[in-house]
Amino acid sequence: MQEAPEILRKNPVQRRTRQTLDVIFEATAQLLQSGGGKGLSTNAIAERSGFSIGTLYSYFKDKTSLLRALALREFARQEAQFAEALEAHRGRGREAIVRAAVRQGFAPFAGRHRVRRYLLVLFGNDAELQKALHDVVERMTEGLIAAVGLDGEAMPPARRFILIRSALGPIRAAVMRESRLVEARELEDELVRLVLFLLEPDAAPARSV
Amino acid sequence: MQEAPEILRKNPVQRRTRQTLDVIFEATAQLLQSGGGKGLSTNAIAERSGFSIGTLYSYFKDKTSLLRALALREFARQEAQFAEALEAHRGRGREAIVRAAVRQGFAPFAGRHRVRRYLLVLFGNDAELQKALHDVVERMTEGLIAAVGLDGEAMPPARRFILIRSALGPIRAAVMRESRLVEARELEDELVRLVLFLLEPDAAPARSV
Amino acid sequence: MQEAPEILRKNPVQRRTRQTLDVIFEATAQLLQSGGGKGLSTNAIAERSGFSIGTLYSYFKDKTSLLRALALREFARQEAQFAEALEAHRGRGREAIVRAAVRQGFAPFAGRHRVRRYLLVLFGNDAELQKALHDVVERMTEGLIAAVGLDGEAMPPARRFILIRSALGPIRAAVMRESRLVEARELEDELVRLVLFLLEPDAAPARSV
Amino acid sequence: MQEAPEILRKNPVQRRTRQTLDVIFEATAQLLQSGGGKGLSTNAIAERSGFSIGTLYSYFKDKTSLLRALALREFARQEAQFAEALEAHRGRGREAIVRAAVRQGFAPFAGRHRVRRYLLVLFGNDAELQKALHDVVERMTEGLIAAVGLDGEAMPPARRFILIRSALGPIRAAVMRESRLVEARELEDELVRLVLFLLEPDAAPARSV
DNA sequence: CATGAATGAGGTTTCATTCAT
DNA sequence: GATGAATGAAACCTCATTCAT
Repeated sequence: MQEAPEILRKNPVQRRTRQTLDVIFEATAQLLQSGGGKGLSTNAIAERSGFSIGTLYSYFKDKTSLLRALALREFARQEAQFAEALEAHRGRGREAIVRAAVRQGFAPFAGRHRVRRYLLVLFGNDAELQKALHDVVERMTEGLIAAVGLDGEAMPPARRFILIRSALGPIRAAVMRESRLVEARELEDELVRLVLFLLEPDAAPARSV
Repeated sequence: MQEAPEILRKNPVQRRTRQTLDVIFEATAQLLQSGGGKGLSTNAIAERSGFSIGTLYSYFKDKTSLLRALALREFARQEAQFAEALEAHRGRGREAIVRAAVRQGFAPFAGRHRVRRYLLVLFGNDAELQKALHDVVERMTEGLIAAVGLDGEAMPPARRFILIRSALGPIRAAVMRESRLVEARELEDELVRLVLFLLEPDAAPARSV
Repeated sequence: MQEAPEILRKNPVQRRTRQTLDVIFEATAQLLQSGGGKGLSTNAIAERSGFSIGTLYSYFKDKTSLLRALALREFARQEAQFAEALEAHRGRGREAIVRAAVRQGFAPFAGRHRVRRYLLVLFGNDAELQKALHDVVERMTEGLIAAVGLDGEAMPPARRFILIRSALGPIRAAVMRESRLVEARELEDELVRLVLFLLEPDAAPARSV
Repeated sequence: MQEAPEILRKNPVQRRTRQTLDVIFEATAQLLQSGGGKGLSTNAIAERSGFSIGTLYSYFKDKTSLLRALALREFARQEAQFAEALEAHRGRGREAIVRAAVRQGFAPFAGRHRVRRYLLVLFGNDAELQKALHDVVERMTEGLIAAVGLDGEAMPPARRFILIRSALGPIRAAVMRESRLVEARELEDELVRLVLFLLEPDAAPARSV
């Protein structure tokens, strides 16, 4: 998924334009990573990127457009890495695949968790971005189900919904640095166990009261 | 958990002061809920609360202090409601207790999710608040473990960590309106099943590679 | 006519507020007079007035509001001066009254013609201000008709419309400094003659083709 | 009157250059007519005209030069149309000629009054343009006097000054939509009567006090 | 020559905070 | 204590102009 054309002022048809965008996005991410939303002014982005403020506004109609484009880009990168991780373990055992997926879930946050956290929340009310995020998670879920050799149609929607999100809860908590007591390795083991459980095809849900 | 005394300019010894704080917090929460961070100025808070901006600054040394105090208050409210839900089901079966806890997890977001989402991000880098949030979740976890009659000490820390967080992932996603396809009831059933699984005392984690 | 309350952020109930407004208006007028629209920035107005930019924005919600208020104020002043001039010549002969009116028409522009020129055109498309200006001219027209002892009802609307406007044409041209060749005194004589002609009650218009 | 050579970067010797200028002027006029000064950027003019911003700057040294050239062009067009109207009624009766002149006075504003109003104000302090405008009106005045068979030399300068300007006042007011009550036809009749009066050769001005 | 990406000074406006009353 | 008018740094964004291609 690339940036939606309507949020850019010029289409990134040329290589140079694409590079310019990369630089701007990188500058924005760096500022978010170091300052966390505070101090993220358009002038600061321009300065950090090495372009003038005018150039920045020739690519994006306003600050929100820039951040939306960055968010979509991060979503796409996450999805690609996830798919890559599954592909790299194609044909292995279910647990190996699940472990790869879980590990990948932790990995991309390593250097950029503040960036994603900021974007995630900034657009919590943005319908279009929420839809995009939802679609990404849906595709990740289907990718995982297919990779372990299950039939996606047979799994109830609620469980599919939970499948990735329940793993994202602890991941998010770890990213938020809620606790340093927990070693990543042990957490990974537990998450693998959890996902394997949720992948069980024959399980019945708890009966509603 | 009460407001930390050092961020207030006067101790809330008097009832009137306490009421004033309540009004200020309520005004802030209303503005966050309706405007979501945009338009949350100290002047707006003062006007909505009915107090002057000067009065507001006699209670809090700056805007951040006010929001920190509000965050701590929301954490405390969340914890109290959770404990209440467990208490109300004391002595019932494990599934009933878990279901009550899960259901409570959905409830508080109903009217205030924008408020909590905003605060969550705003203080994502605030070590003290993160510690407070961690403590709250720890106590909630221990409360749940005790309520179902298990021994908290026997459960490995990683699983304790996951216990609440894995449920919060789907809850958060549902609250964020990522998907309307999933009905709350089916989601609840699945979450109950998930938590019951994680409470199994004899389970062994997946072996690390 | 005072400033419409809805374009001010606070009502000028207090004397101090009224003085502050006077100072701001005066600063704006000075800048218009010396720079003529170019260089009329809100920061420049604030600096010239001696108040901070924030204070300026506590009185007016934006730059346009300030200029609209100034325009209405100038209209009102013009109308008041015109009425005063008529009153001062009450009971004199028709020509004396008309001459006083014409002379007053030239007078107020003496020091401020750039201010009025700028405002006049800036709001050429502003329906509300055009209505206000129209009303002012209507009242001036009726005042003049009454002052010379004629019956306003008996005069056809088109001629009433022309009565003041035909004098405003040369006045405007003089203000615009279209020509220095014309001495004000001779121009005044000609305008008096013109207005006296238009006041003739029994004249028939040229027949339309 | 052509564009003054010194404000153009190249002489419009070639037909293609002339056409390019026409297109640029037309684009500018359209933007003024639809946006009225707001949104009249050089980039917008370039885009609307179909030429690049660089090309635009090869014809005019800056934005002001472009607008000055446009103003001069509009003056010239106005003058030509007026002369044409007089010519078309050559040899008819005085009233017919005056009526044609008055009617022409209304016409050109019909489609372009925003353009002319804007230019009029923008260059209100520009001595050279004011002189040009004055010359245009002077020539129109002399043209009218000659067309009705009078001797221009015999008419006092102040009255000559007033001759066109007094008609322009009501015309301008009507164009500005100050009043919808006045139908153009009745207004025309009154204006014809006014101009005929001012053309009376034997009239004596009101005596100065 | 024509182009249009890039520039950056400068414009409008907001809002956290102070302090005289 | 309470008040709210005043402050001014700093944010977002525009647009006239240049110059490498």
